[in-house]
Amino acid sequence: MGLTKSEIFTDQQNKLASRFKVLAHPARIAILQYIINQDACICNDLVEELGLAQATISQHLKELKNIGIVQGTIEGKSVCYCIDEKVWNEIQEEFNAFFNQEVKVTKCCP
Amino acid sequence: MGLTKSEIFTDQQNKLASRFKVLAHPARIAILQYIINQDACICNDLVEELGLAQATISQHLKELKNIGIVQGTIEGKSVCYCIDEKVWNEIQEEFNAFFNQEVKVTKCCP
DNA sequence: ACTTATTATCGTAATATTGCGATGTAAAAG
DNA sequence: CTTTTACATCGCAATATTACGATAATAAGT
Repeated sequence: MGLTKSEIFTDQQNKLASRFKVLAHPARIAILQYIINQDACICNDLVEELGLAQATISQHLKELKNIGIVQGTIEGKSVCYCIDEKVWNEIQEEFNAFFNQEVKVTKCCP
Repeated sequence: MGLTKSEIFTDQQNKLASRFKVLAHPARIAILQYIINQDACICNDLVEELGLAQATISQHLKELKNIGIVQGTIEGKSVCYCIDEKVWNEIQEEFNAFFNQEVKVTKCCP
């Protein structure tokens, strides 16, 4: 037990859920918002901006990079992070496709 | 450790993340899709439709009810579940408000 | 070469989530 | 009143996530 039974769900359901999961942490929301607000890219500033340890920030960035929503470019001894606009828009569209399913009004819910 | 440091984030960030978290499981995605596809409400069918135990389905439904996206109405000895269209739309708008932030093209990300 | 700065990764402790059997509850059926 | 049906809740085991100190890796500065 304690293990999500991915095999009983469709690929689409698993993929959608895993993308929601990446956004399901306030630190990762905060990281994305910070990157967006600064017009240039970021690196260690996140450690100072949020009150989390460097290892923790690095771990969150790794998850964001895993789904491609964030990109990291090496610039000398630091790494510059930015939003991948293409992936950003793709994810928004994927979420909207889910939410745009017709919700019918039913008898039992007033 | 192991505890999310909610106090260092804004209410908006925590709220948004917690809503993403509810959708971050394929069983809950599947439950929502099933309720939407059947034009009437549901109850125990979910246990047969998905291959999960009754206790597990009940737990997932509880989380969906907690954010108000799903409503349960007692109908005799069973409970009829449906989508709360108002909350459904609110959450979609909340997500879009997040995604509609302007993503600027930056120097370090080609 | 040595030191410093920046980030990634490893290992680990604390906490959370997932899943399910067992049990409790309430309404319908007999 | 007893049994059955449909759900909810409790308690637990397995697994996942979060956070961080320690350490490694790489590049810049001295």
